[in-house]
Amino acid sequence: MMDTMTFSALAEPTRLRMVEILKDGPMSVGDIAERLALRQPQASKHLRVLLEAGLVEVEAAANRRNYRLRTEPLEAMDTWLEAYRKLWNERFDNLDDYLRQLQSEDK
Amino acid sequence: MMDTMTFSALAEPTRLRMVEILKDGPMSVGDIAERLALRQPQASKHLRVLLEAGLVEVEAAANRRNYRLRTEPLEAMDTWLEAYRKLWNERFDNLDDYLRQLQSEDK
DNA sequence: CAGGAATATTCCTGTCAAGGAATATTGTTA
DNA sequence: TAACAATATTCCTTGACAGGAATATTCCTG
Repeated sequence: MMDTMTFSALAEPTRLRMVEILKDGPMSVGDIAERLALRQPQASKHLRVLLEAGLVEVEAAANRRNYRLRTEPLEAMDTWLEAYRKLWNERFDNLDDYLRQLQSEDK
Repeated sequence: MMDTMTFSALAEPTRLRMVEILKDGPMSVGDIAERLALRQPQASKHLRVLLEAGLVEVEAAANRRNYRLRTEPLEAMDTWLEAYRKLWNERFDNLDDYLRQLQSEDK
C-alpha cells in the first residue's frame, strides 16, 4: 500500500522543485534557499516535511547541514505504478493489433 | 515539469483508494461509495477532485455515472520518475561492481 | 407530468498547512 | 568565552480542504 505522505510532500510545488534540485546531489539549506529564491526559514520548514516523509536525509558538515535525496519513497512510487503500467501498455498492444490487422487486410 | 495537481489528488487516502479500485475497471458513484464505506456526497466530491486532476473521466449511462481511470497523469508520473530511476540503479551498479571486485580478489 | 433513484452541490464547521517575522539553537572561530 | 554564521523553531494569520447534513439536479419510468 502506497504511503500518501510521499504524495503530500511532493504536492507542494516548492518541495517538488527541491527534490528535483537534489537529484543532482546534496546541497546545504542556504544554497537550496538561494537557488529557489526562498527565505531560509521557509527552506528549513519545507526540508523538514521532506525529511519526515523520508524523501531526504541530512548530514551535518561543519556549520552546514547537507540534504541528500533518498530514493526509497520514489522506488515505492515506481513499484506502485507497476500495477498501472499495463493499463497503458494494453492500449499500445491493442493499437498494435489493430495496425497488424490493417496491414494483413492490405495484402 | 510534473504537475503537482496529480500528487495533491493522490495525497488523500480515500482518493488513492478510489484510483486503486478503478484500476480494475469503471464503476458507478454508488458502487464506489459502497465499496469504500463512504456516504454518496463524499464520494462525489472526491471524484470531482480526481476529475479535475484528470485522473478519471466520466461517462453517463442511464441513471448512473461511470467513472473510469485515466492513465495520462500516471504516465506523466512514470516519465517524471525516469530521471530518478538511475539514482537507485547506480547504487545497484556500484554494489555490482563491488561484488565483482570481491569475487576477482577471491580468485 | 409525477415519483423515485442516482448523483451533484451548497453551506457550515473544524482542522491543517503555508508564508512572514521574530527568535532560538547549534556549531565555528578568534 | 564572545561573536558570528548557518540553520531550526515558534507564533501569528490566512486560506484551502475534508466531513456532515441538507438540498438541488438530472435522468429514467410509469
